[in-house]
Amino acid sequence: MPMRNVDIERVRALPLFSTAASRTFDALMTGGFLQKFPAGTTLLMEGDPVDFLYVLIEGLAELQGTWNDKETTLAVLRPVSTFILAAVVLDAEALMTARTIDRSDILMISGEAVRRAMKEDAAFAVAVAEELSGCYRGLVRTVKNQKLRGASERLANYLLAEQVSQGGGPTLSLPHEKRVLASLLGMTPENLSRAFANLADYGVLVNGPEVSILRPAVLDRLAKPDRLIDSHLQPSSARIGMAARECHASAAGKAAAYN
Amino acid sequence: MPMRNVDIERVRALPLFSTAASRTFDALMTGGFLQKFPAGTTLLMEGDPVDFLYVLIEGLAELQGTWNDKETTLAVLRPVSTFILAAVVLDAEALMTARTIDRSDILMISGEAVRRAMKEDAAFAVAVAEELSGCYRGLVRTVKNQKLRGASERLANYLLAEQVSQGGGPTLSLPHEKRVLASLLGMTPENLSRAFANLADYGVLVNGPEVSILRPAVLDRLAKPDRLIDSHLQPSSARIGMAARECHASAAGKAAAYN
DNA sequence: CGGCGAATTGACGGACGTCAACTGCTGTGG
DNA sequence: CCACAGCAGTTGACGTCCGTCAATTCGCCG
Repeated sequence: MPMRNVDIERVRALPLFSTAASRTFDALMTGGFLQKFPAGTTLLMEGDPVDFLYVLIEGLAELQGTWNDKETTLAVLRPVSTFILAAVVLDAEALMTARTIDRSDILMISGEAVRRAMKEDAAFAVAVAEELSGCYRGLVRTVKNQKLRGASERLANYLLAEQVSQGGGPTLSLPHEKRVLASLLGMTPENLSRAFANLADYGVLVNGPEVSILRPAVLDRLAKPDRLIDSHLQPSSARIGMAARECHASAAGKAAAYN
Repeated sequence: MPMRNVDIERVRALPLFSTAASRTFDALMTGGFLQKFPAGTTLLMEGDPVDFLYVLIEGLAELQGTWNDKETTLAVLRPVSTFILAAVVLDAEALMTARTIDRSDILMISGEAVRRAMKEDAAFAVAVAEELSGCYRGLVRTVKNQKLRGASERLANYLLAEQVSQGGGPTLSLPHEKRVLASLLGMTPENLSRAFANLADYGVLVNGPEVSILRPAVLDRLAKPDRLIDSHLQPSSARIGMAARECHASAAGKAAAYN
């Protein structure tokens, strides 16, 4: 519950908070508290009123949507990311349920405090708008990814994105169960298996959670990654000085900030 | 080019602008200009830098995304709506191309001016954040709609939403070509025809652009509309006093404000 | 009147979901 | 320490949904 200074600094360094005035930031943090959750905990249910802005400090979490007894994963969150911002800003009910995937440390900030801070600190309000813009654009990418690409293409692009986010080495490890990945990519687990099997022809070797990309050029020719869908490849001109936060939201829905 | 007072007032009445200070609003409008475009005009291409915030005053417009020679419609816009806000806030390249569907009157406001106004007027910055939140939530609904529902279910829900937006009468008229609707709903024109044919069993009668819903209860049982996907059915408690702007963005992607 | 494009219909094939069986791992309890 | 239950993952068979291609009709505009 008592928050370590290291964590406070990590939060303060987030684009969302870094431009806020000190008193704004303090006001937000005094109403906030840090909490540890075990894996598989539901933090917030679809349809619930939203009282807090969440910040994932450590661990892994998931946002999912439901309809007619079907369920789909809309995003997998990594530290450090905020989520449920949009609902907080509008003081509206949640459209997605939030669940921890791994044991997680999560900072909860009063939604009321966030709305008050926006009205009093224009710099913070601008930061919120920028954060939301990045989230919005992340979702636009997600929709394009879903509607324009086939299942194996989505998987191929996910793997290429994950590869660069894990340092660019030839082998990467899936950060969570394949069933979650399947749901994130919009297919069934069975179909994900088959999609992996398809990619064997393109030099993708799977061993449990370890995936090796043996012939990147070949896989790339299949995946056809695009900077207007896959946020991990921004033109270098845009990286410099441009809002870094936008790079957080990837095409596959894995985002550093998803609301 | 000279903007009528009627139009200025319509813009000022938008949630995005209604809370802004007078000088903020004036500053935004002096840099802006109104322009008429014929049907089928491309206003902005995917990948282009975005210099203006657009406001559709009259007519009909479309946002679309492309990849690998495939194209999909992400939203169909009606007056009065703003679009491309997120790209303006981040001063980023457009992720979608914007096209007029019908002859349209469009107000263009300097993006630079918008960003300046946000920094100087906290109330305006808050309004931008609220607008973006509504847009974000509209897209979340779109993704859930896409990933969780089948083609005929999407069509059924679109028809029910369109019905209420056209006054609730038993017959409605499609606002644009069926090929656009097909693309919006994530299917081919051929498949849309078949989906309409399926719905005949549920009391849907099609006659060119005129669609009649003869047995709403039956269609509703198929569509299973949900307030967490279909924005047109908000609980009455949420309608009162809550951000009206969120109601602009419908599940099908038809939005009054899409950025 | 002729031509173009939108819409519909049919036939076909491929992609994806569903169901079921089987494997392998893990954690639990006897 | 082992037996077993439970779950993730894989594989196969099958059916359905949906995209593709082609032909036809219709309405609109030149």
